[in-house]
Amino acid sequence: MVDPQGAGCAEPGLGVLLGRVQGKLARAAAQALVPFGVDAHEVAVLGALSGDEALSQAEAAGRVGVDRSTMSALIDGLEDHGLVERRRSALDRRKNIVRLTPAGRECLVSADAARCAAERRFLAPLDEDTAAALLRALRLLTGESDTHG
Amino acid sequence: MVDPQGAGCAEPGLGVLLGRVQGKLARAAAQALVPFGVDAHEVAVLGALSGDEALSQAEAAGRVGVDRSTMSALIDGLEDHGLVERRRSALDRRKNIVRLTPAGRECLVSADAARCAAERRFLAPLDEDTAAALLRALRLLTGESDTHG
DNA sequence: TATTGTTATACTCTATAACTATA
DNA sequence: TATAGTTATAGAGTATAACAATA
Repeated sequence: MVDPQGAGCAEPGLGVLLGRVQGKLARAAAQALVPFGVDAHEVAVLGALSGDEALSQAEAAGRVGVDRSTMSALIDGLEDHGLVERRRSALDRRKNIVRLTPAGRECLVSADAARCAAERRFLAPLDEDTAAALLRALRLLTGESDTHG
Repeated sequence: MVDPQGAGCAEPGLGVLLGRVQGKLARAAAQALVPFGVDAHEVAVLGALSGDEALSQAEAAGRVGVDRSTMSALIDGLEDHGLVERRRSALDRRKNIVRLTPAGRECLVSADAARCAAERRFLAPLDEDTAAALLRALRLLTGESDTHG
């Protein structure tokens, strides 16, 4: 809309573009998760807890990238729904080790499958090469390049 | 982290990836705009007002995608900084026509150049083809394909 | 003293609602 | 009645601060 010296920048701005795309995907993902009674944040927590390593709340907060007070509230909700269990660490009694319950693991698997399906539908307008380039670009831009999933 | 039936989805999730990239760019853009005393929302408003068509606050709100009450506050700030002027429409005295001042236009040009520069720096890790594919993908995913900037 | 988890509080962002004035 | 703008209020989401327990 301005492009003063023909700098050749994205129009609309890259930020606007990214915001729109992210918002659209977030809405699609939220929709896809409704049947499982969890939101994307909660799925992220379940995912962080799904590894072999037992995590405390603080460690989970670090993985997910939220404050430990936020994690407290998230765990409250997940525990209320029977998806995780708190257990006092015997080694360091300040820590709560948080574990997935069987229901939590089931929920994670189902919700993750739904997320995958939603992502695939979302990417459907792109041909295979463009979709691959998008993922490659996003990984490069976050500083990740070889997690390859 | 889960990938139950080998669905081959992005890991970390596409939503997480998009969120990280958008956040990183937003921080870079915010940084780049500091010297001009405006934020990305305000630049978006200035941009919406920069066309030949005179816009009311409600029309500007529609273009930018915010509520008219939010636009009121945004215009307040821009007017305080002398970047826009409110003028009662003679044709419909309910409407405020909002115009860029010369300072507002200068600010827009400078801020937009800074945004462009920030975007170019941000995209620097990508080779030319990947950057082009990223923009193409984002436009396709928002439903825009031929705005071409 | 430092860390963990919890709780209460504050803050940011934005939309909704209520109001005035215009149409 | 309906719309534009303003203002006050509310809500979501999240971080900060204060606290008790533990190290």
